[in-house]
Amino acid sequence: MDGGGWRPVKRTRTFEDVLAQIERRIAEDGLTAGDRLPAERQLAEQLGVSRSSVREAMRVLETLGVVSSQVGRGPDAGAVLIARPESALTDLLRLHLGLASLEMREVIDARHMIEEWAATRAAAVRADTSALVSALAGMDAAGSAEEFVEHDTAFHCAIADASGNRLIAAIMRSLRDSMRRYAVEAVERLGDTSVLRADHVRILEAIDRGEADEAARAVSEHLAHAYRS
Amino acid sequence: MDGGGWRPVKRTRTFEDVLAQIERRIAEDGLTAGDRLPAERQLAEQLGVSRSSVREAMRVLETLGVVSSQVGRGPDAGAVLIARPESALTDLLRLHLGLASLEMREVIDARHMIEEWAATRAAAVRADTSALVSALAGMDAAGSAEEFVEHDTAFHCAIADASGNRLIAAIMRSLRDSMRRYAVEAVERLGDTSVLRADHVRILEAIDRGEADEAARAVSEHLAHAYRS
DNA sequence: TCCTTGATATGGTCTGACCATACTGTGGTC
DNA sequence: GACCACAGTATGGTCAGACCATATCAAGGA
Repeated sequence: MDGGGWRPVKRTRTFEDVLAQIERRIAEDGLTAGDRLPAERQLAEQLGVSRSSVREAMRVLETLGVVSSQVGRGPDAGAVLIARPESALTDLLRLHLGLASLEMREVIDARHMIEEWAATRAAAVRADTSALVSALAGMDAAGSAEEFVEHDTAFHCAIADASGNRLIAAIMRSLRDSMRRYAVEAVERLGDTSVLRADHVRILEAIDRGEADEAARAVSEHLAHAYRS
Repeated sequence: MDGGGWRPVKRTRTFEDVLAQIERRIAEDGLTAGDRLPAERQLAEQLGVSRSSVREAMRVLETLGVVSSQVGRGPDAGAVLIARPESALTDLLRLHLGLASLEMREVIDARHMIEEWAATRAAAVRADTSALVSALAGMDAAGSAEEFVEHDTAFHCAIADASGNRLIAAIMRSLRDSMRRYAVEAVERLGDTSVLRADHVRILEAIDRGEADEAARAVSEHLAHAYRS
C-alpha cells in the first residue's frame, strides 16, 4: 500500500506534454491554419524541455497534417499550422493495408458509402458542378489507364467536395489514393471505358437537376460497372 | 541550367528513409500486429542513421496507430506492431476541430452517413446483435447523462462493428469520441431519454429481422430525435 | 539601382551520455 | 527442491551540445 503517501510519478512522456501544451496554445490563442508556431529551440526553452522532445512532438503534429516545417529563415520558415487531414489519412490507410489490418474490400465499401451519400447531398444542395465537368474533359483526353484514373479520381473527389463536408471529402481523397493501383488495374481489365463515361454524364446530370435519388442510383450502378466482382 | 549534370541531392529527411525502410520490411516479411520491430539502437545501426532519426520515425508510426513502444526488457518490451487506426483518427479529429479546419456539423453528418449505412449492412447480413443488447441494458441502468452516453456510444459503435467493415467501425469510434461532450450536452438538453430508448429497440429489432430499409429509417429518425436542430 | 557577400535564424542530424523500467539469471536461504 | 533477494542487462525516454544545409536579411560595394 502507498498509505496515502504521494510522490509525483511521471506518467506522460515529455513529448506528450509538449503536444498538450501546443494544443492548449492553439485553443487559447485561437490559432488556425497559416499561423506560425515558435521555433523548436525557443519552444524547448519556454517549456523547459530538450529540443529532441519538441521535435518528436512536431513529428506527431506533422503526421496528423497539422503543421508543416520549413527550413531556412524568413516569414515562411519554421513550423506553420496547416490543415491537411488527407495526408494523415492516406498514410494511415497505406500502413494498415500493409499490415493486413485492413482489406481493400473495406476501403472499396467505404468509398461506395461515401460516394453515394455525397452524390445525394450534392444534388440536394444543387452544388456547383464545374469541377466535375472539367474532370470529364480530362477523361476524354486521357491516353492511358493511369491518366484516365487520374481524372476519374478528380471527378469522384469533386463529388465529395460538392457535398460541402470537408471531413468526408478528405476521407474520400485518401480512399482514392489508397485504391489508385487497384483502380488502374480495374480500368485495364475493363478495356473499353465508354460505359464509365456514360455513367459519369448520368451522375453529373442528376446532380445538376437536383435529383438526389437518381444521383445515388447512378453512382451505385457506376461503381458496380467499374468494380464488378 | 544544370546542363544535365546531376548531383545526389538529399530530398527526403532521414527519418522518412527510416519510415520507408520499416514499411518495406513490414511488406516483405509479412509482419502483422503482434510482431516486434528491432530495438531502436539496433535499427539505427542497421540503417546507418542516428537513434534520433529512428525515434522520430517511431513517433510517426505510433501516431498512426501502427506501433506501440514498451520500456523495459522481455518479450513484451520494445516496439510492437499494433493495429489501432482509431487512436490516430481520434487525434486527427480533435486537432482539426481545435484548428477550426473542421466543424462539429461535419462530424455529425459523417456519423449520420456511417450509421445509416452500417445499420443497413448489419440488417442485410443478419449480424449478431448481442453487443447491442448489452449496451441497451447499460443505458437502462445509467444514472447520469455521461453514463447514458457511454453506453449509447457502445450501442452505436456496435452497429458499426456489426457491419463487418473495420475501417468504417474505426472511423465511427473516432467520430463518437470527438462528439462525446456534444452528445452529453444533447442528452442533458433532452432530459427524458425514453424516446431514444424506444428508438434503440426499434433499430435493434429491424436489424434482427433483417429489414435493411427499416433499419436505415429507424437510425435516421433516431438521430433526428437526438440532435434535433 | 543592382549585385555580392557575410551574418543569422531555421530545421535536420549526429554523438554520447544518463535515467527509469522491467525482465533475467544467479546465488543464497529455508 | 522451492522460494526469494539482488545484481545484471536490454529496453525506451530524455538531455546537452555540436555541426550541417538552407533560406532570408542586411550591409556594403560596383
